[in-house]
Amino acid sequence: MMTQTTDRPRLRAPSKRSLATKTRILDSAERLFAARGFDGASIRDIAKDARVQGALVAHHGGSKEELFYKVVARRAEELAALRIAALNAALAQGTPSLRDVLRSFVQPLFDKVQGGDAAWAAYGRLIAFVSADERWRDLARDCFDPTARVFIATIGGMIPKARPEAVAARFVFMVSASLSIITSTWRVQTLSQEGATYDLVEDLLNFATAGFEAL
Amino acid sequence: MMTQTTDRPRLRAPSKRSLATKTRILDSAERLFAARGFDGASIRDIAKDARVQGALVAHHGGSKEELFYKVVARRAEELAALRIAALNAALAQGTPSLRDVLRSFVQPLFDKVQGGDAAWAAYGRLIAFVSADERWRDLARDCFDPTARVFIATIGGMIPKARPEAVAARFVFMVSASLSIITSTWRVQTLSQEGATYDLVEDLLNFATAGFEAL
DNA sequence: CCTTATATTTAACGGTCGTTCAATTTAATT
DNA sequence: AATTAAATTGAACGACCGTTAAATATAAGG
Repeated sequence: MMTQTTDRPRLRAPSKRSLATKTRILDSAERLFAARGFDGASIRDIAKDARVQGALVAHHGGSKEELFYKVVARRAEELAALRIAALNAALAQGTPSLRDVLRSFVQPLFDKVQGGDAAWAAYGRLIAFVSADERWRDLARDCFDPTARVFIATIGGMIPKARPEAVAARFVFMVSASLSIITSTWRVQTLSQEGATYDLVEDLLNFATAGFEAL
Repeated sequence: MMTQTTDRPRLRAPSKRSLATKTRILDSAERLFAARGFDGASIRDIAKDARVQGALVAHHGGSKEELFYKVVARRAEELAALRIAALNAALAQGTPSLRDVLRSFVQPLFDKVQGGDAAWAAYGRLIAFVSADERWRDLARDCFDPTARVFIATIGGMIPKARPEAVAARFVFMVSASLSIITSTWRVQTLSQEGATYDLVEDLLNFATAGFEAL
């Protein structure tokens, strides 16, 4: 269901225009999937948003499910690289604090999301969808689990007496809480009436660090 | 969009059969909305599941959006009552610990969800949808915010030096993490390879209590 | 420049969608 | 038992869905 039945080898390099079109399609799909969910976004709307005929979306993206896979996978590698790089930077200068390790995981995404890049903001919402819906189990395993395992192992190594399952559980708690900053800012704002803007990411790190240190 | 343009007064009491049919429709809608999301579940599938004609779903539920509202609102009052009762029970016997207060919020839902009641398990997933999607902002405000405000105020009173926004933010973090137990058990299991079953709710309370106490 | 693989368009297929409306059946009220 | 409001059915509406096939335009490779 993911790959074509026959993987004919490419005989010609794709043109610049073709690559640009494919990027435009993936960008539109990313935005609309993030805004309306997988079922709420239609291929036709994505095509219109990308100023392209519907059949071309199928040509570049395959089936709707394959298109979703491609959209999620596209930025996953970059995100994973940023997180691993941040972790290695923290590990490079002596023994980092637990908070530094957690920040290495959380900060790269929010740097992108809050950096004014609308595409990354949409991508953050996509991660939330993938993490919450068992329908995307394989996608989550392929795109996000490898990095998660590295961090869980690192954290576990810093808290030797903690049970591995407990570390994994709390890691999922932290990920879920961090994604709530993306999906539920409106709820936070509603529940804390008024209030100057204030750094939810720093607060999450305080919250999660204390939660892990209690192990 | 929510109520009929003319609310004619009822001239006759609904029959037992009619009430049973309406319940069956709401049950089917609850199950299918929870399993496939708002856009993924169709009125036709809901009607078939309830062994009823499609037009009858509209008769009892109104538009699809109104039906979703009714499904979510149906159990919201009972859940709110259970939570407030648990909080009052904790407050009644002296000064409760922060953990007891958090448990008063978290435990009632999981008692229902893990108590073998499939309908409540579905309802738990619905809460996760409502909490994560700004589309249901009004619904969340009507059904869940009043209870949340009570708990936030109570927690804030126990941590006088904490900024109100910080308490609200951490409360949302905790809610999001608790819902991840419902929506993402599969991820926890994947990330903590193998492993005997183990009490995620207790672990969440440990995690969240430490997170709040760090304020 | 020619050939032709690839990109793109155009048009349509078979389904499913939410919703509506006019019968028809059920049962609460008098 | 008669009246008729309310529940339920059956059928259809127009719109949109994902996908596909064939025709045409573009441009890479020789």
